[in-house]
Amino acid sequence: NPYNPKTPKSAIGRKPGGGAYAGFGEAPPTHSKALAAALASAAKPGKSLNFARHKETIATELYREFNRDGFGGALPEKFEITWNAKLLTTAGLTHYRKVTRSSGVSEYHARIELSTKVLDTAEKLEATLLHEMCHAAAWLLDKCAKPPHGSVFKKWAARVMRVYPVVRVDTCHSYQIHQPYKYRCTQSWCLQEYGRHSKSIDVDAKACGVCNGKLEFLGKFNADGTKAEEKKATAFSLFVKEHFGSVKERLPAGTPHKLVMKELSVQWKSGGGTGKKSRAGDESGNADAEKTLEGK
DNA sequence: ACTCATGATCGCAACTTTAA
DNA sequence: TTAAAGTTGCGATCATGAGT
Repeated sequence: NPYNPKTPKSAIGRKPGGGAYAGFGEAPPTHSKALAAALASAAKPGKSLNFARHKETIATELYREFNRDGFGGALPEKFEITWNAKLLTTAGLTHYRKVTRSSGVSEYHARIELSTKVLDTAEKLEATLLHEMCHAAAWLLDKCAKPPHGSVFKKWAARVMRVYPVVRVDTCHSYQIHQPYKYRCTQSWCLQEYGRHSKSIDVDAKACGVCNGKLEFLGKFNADGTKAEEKKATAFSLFVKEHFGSVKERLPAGTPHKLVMKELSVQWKSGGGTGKKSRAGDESGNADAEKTLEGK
């Protein structure tokens, strides 16, 4: 089955549009007391902070302090901040809503959406949240959302930057976005690299977007560039790989993916479905292990 | 958190239309 | 002519099962 030349478009890094092509290293060190406190409480002494696990708490704490010291407490105490895993090039978004009642009085609402993929450090979260809060202030306090980074936004940006001199509030951010999964063109004169957030490129089906050459998977990498250890597929994964097609075939046309997985689960538990290999021994072993636990 | 397959979902870039 | 706003299609990621 030869690869067909459907080509991945985006290479590593950001595409132009949001701003300059990436930048100079990391965001400046944190300045806010809230962040310092959140980091101190969340991180084990000696160990580094698990940002992914504590980002929600950090975000709400930052909002509280930013509102108090940067916006004079004029923003709502309760404010919706959600995380979105599908924002890949956008660090954060502020959504506006205006509700006009029959009395003619208008209510202004705002909420902030943050990217789990882009905001992988507390410093990036800090700068982005402050940026989005300036949008929220422009909308809720000045009733002005356009232009997005016009004079009203800049007024708030200047104000909060006086309070937090080390945090930059720019009209566009340029973060280095870490993409753990790397691919590379195998043509020696090309060697174009591709980064993804998941193992999503089928190297047998897709080719290099630059030269149409064959691609290879380089592996998963940590943020510091070192190679992460690869995990081998579990027995159940291999079972899915082997039997997904036939199980789906057996079910009525149009059966949703979820139900195909349920059926695969049934087949798996009944000993492999095809009957060519018995897992009975494994199962009794598991049962024994369970009894041992119960007997404790 | 990650392994497998693949349809559903949705961000986003590119294109088309409207305003100015 | 340009920008802004609306539309559309592509493709990257999520959901989903069990196990490590």
